[in-house]
Amino acid sequence: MLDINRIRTNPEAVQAALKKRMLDVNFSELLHWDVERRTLIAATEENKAKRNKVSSEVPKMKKEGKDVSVVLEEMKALGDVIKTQEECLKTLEADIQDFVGGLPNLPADDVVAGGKEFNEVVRSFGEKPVFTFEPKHHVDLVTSLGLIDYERGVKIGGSGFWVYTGDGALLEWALLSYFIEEHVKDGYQFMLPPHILNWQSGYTAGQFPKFEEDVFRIEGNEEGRMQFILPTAETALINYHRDEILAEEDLPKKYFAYTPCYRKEAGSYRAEERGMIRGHQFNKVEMFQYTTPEQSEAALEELVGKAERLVQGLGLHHQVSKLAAQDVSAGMGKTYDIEIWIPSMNIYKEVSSCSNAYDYQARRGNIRFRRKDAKKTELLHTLNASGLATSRVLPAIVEQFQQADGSVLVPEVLQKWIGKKVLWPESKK
RNA sequence: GGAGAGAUGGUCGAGUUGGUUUAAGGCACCGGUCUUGAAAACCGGCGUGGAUGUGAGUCCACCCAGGGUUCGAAUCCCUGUCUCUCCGCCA
Repeated sequence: MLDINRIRTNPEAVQAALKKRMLDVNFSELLHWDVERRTLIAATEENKAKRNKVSSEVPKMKKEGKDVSVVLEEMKALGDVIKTQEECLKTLEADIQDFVGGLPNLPADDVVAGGKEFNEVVRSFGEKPVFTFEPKHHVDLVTSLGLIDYERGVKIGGSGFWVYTGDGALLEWALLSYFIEEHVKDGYQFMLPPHILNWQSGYTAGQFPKFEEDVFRIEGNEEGRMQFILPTAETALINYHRDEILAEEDLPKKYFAYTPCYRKEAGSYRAEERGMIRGHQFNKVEMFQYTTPEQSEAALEELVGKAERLVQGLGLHHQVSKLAAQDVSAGMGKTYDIEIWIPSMNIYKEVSSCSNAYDYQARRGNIRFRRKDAKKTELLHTLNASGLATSRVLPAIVEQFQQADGSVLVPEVLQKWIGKKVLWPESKK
């Protein structure tokens, strides 16, 4: 959520920043509500102060034998006025909340305006593999190698689900183990959160109310009771410290979590996204940091670097893009995507999204920190980065490392978990 | 699933016949005095959010959450959430 004070103090600057997302927002109504709100607060509080004062004198008056009936009448009338004022205030604040809560984060100063066509590749690693034979699509490869069973996945779960089988399950688990090992080495704390979360958690993450339709709901229609299956571990990790005040010396806090991610991905898949590029469930290791405002820029670079090293360790060709404003998701202020080369699609596909939310999520979740010897609390900054999602890494591995004979070379860093250097098709075993 | 108990400012905890406690007191923590230093002792400070003011400050709200009764609610009433204990069922 954006800071209403910032909008009030400098509406033009906020407007200009939102314009980079191709959003034209008019604040005149909001600013009008804001003035009205503060005027009403002053009036209401004045009345309350009067009521408090008079009411506290009632016992004394009674003791002195004075007649209090007139005073009580007056205070009853005043109480009605206060009640009316409070109702108005409630409406106003709900309007303001809806308006401001619906605004996306401001893109950082160094983020360029416009849609994804303005994304900028900032660096790349490796080369596109050159094949001396006709390379196969990963769906054909994982099927012939017996790594993934699509048909039975659909049979038992429905469209958009698959089953990792045998070496496929080992390969998937090896990837996760590799990521986990690296993060632990870097001093990040391993977390295994619940997979079912409540409405408030979705709100703090910035996913609700806007993207409520994209998650799998468990029960209840009222906000208070609704639960959902998490679409990413980020949703759990941002809420871990919700409504807390952390000490400056405890920052940055560095976490990572493994969870499957469940997404409705409503609408039909495009034909080229067949296979594991887009499913209702995929595995992901997510990194997360809580930092002070001055630490967050460096933290973002650290997270991107970590995600890149994971892909590099696998030896996969990829690039890093800095997203243009409109392509940065609503809650975030700056995002780098790590995109991996999928030969069959002739395209780079996102395997990690690394973002700085600045204080946007912290404000929604009321997550603050206190500086040493400071009385005031401040909102902290939050960052998240996939490290990594496997559902596109595995296709990239089998496609980029496929051989003419139909086999696939296992990246060296994964071999200790799989116990094999080469995966052979069923027919050649 | 059944029965019961509870939820108070970092923590423990008083207050629950409504009004000199409109949140006491202990501990922890911070500052100071004392001390060669530390401990102890003593003195002082010590919740969050909001409105307003240059400022010292003033005022308002918050005792799990949301309603209600009342001139006045931590205290009474209703609804919900969560926690704990016991029983049942079960991986």
